[in-house]
Amino acid sequence: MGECSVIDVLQRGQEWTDELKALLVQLKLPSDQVEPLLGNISGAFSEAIAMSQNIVASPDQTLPSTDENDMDTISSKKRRTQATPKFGGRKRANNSCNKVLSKSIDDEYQWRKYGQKEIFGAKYPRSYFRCTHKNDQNCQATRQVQQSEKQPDMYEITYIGEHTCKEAKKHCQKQEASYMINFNPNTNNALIQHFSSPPLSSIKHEQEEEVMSNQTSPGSIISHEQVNIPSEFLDMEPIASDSFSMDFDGSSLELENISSIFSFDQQYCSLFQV
DNA sequence: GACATTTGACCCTT
DNA sequence: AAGGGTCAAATGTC
Repeated sequence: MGECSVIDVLQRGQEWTDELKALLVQLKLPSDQVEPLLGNISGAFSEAIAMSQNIVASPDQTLPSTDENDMDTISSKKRRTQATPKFGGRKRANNSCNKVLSKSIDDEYQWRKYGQKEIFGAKYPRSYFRCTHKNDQNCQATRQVQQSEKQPDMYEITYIGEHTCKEAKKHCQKQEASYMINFNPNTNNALIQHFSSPPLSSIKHEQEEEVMSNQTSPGSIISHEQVNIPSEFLDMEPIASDSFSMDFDGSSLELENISSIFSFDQQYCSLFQV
């Protein structure tokens, strides 16, 4: 994906923001609370688009190209040789990653193990997993699991890349940076929270993970805003306890679209070191 | 038979 | 060149 695509995605995000704005106007939410927020979102997209357009001017910093000779169809038993280089763009560490410490290696995704390595200086081997839907849905999410040396009953799990498979739709709280709206029927309030990406290679501790598992992404909240919700919307049922899309007048409002754009944007910013 | 795991080899990044 | 990430044949499990 090139930078022009980044701009396309950002522009799409801006369009979705406009749609959201129109829908919120229909809801008659307090404009003095909604409009500044929407203005911020829209402004952020505009700024990001402008920055991306500047980046296009420096073609050196493109992503690893994928149009190289595809996986050639060597029928020989063993591995390809020097004549057929590249596995298709191997990357290391630059990818967006998120490291957690967990008692269990299980999570809400389905993983397939594709390798295990003894790591130099490490007591325990590292296992490599990719999303089960890598082939059928081209999901690029991978994770590395290694038993913790300090706490052998715990596992250090490094998530690399994000799920693009359908499974991921149900678990948008896992995105690294997102806006999330928590509806509280008891208080008539919605809490709009902006979660930032956790620092790369930061290790989360158990108790932190416990807290965040009840909320959303493992990042920290960098801003929040209370919004009053009209009573007619309070009896809506969440699709899942941790994911919520609303249906207004039959048109589905997918907040995660906007959220995913921001997440995507942040990944590119880190890639381009903007 | 289909799918998952194991494991040694290959090759990229640093 | 070392270390680490991925591939893919062999093997295991259901």
